[in-house]
Amino acid sequence: MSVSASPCSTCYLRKQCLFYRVPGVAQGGADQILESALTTNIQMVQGEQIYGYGSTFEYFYMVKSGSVKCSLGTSTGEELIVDLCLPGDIFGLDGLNDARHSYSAVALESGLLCKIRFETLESLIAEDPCILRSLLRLMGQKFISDLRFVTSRMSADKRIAHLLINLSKHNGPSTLPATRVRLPMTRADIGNYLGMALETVSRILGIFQKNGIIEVHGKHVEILDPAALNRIMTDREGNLFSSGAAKFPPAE
Amino acid sequence: MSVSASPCSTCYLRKQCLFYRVPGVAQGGADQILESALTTNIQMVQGEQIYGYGSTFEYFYMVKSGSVKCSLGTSTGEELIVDLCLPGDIFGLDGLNDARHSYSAVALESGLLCKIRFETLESLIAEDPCILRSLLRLMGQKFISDLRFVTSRMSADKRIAHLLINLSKHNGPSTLPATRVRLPMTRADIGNYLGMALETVSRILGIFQKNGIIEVHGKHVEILDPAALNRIMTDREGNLFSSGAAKFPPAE
DNA sequence: CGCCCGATTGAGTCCGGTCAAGGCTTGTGG
DNA sequence: CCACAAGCCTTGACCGGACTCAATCGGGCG
Repeated sequence: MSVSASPCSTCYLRKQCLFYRVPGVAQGGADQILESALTTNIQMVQGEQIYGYGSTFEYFYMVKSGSVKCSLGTSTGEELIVDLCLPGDIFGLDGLNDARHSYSAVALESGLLCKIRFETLESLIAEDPCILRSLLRLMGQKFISDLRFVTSRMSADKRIAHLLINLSKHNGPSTLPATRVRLPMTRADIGNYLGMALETVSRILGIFQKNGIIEVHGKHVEILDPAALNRIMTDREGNLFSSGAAKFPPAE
Repeated sequence: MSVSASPCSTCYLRKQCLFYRVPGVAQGGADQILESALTTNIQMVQGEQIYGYGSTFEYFYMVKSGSVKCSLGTSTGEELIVDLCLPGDIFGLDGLNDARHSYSAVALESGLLCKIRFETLESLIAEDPCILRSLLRLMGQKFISDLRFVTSRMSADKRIAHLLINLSKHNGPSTLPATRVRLPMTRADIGNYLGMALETVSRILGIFQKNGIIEVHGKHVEILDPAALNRIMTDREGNLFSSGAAKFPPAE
């Protein structure tokens, strides 16, 4: 598919899109090099592998719709989810350090992807330093993304609260309202991603619900009391198991 | 200080140095731009802050000797160490995403630093794509550095084993032998860095010592049985508290 | 010498992991 | 249309690894 199939100029994600800053894309991709480098609106179906460990690194990807998990194979054989990519997120940067991907990327939910050939992007950087800025900024963001470092030291309930808030922030105007969240993966994947057992995920969601903070329907979560979630996340000490019932009484 | 004070061409770290690839540096820094952009052999003393949270991002730094910790201020006010930089390591990349540093950098041990102005590096990238490659590779390495993601899910003894092995790997030919390790920070800092209480750090080092795996003298650690350390790190299950004494009998 | 910071060690507690049983949903085939 | 199977989710019981609190010890420095 070429750019003209669904022009980037009308894409609802164009403002945050790295690719959109590449000269020529906004104008409809008249440039020859670009047509061969940029591919938009690639269909992915749930469970599909976009790339695997050790595969050669060629493209940067962007999620347009659906979601993707990036995971690392550990020495003991099991999977370890290190990144969760939602619409607007970039992935594929794990191939930068030795021309091979060190993660694998699998579609959690069916949707659309765009990709750009890294080589081309690289040569375009020489022409326009602006792209480099965007790229580095992007990598910087991934680099400091607190959801990895900070939350790894938090108690389980804080991590879940963190995830829910992050997911709700990700809801743009064209998607769900900020109080509605769709969990893009199973409890097992959430647990893997957040570093806890799947039973703990389930338990904490249950406790949140019992306290009237959220309402859970499978993968669908309604946030009834965002302030309480924020309080749980930022509170220096204490958690729901010990004193939570008193701190966050049921809203019913 | 200028390049000529201690020329990069004789630096023992030049092979892994990003700055060394900048054209002109290897030749002694004849270029005018470089002289104003690159500064080598900057003295830092223990406890000195190299930059703080929110300070404007100007330089990339490289540790030539000594060590540096990069930490993040959390919303609850305490410090969270996210990176430990030893000779050959780069830091300062946390300023990439919004022109301000999101970490602070403090010297753990006195030593020498080199720094390069990012703006200059940026403009040099346009001339030589090779530098971009090096830079991206470097960021990629930081990006996938397992010591952050993977170890956060490990038991405390595995993390300590991991740290000891990593530190010993960092010993170059010009420093200590691979079986001697200097812990660059206090137990509290190690605990902060690895995500555990300082008492746990002390306890596990004690257990390792009791089992004849290491010998601890303050910040000085002698690795007596590297194979045992590797076994602890990679073993799928089990840890020293439950069955370790049987698995790793004293070597005395 | 005494102070202070860091390290060690012990006791008690609890968060969260593991094991296990059961309920709910979804899809497939008889 | 229902039966069955296979995932996925929930809930409970139990246990252990690591945190907290607390006391003690050791070493460097004024």
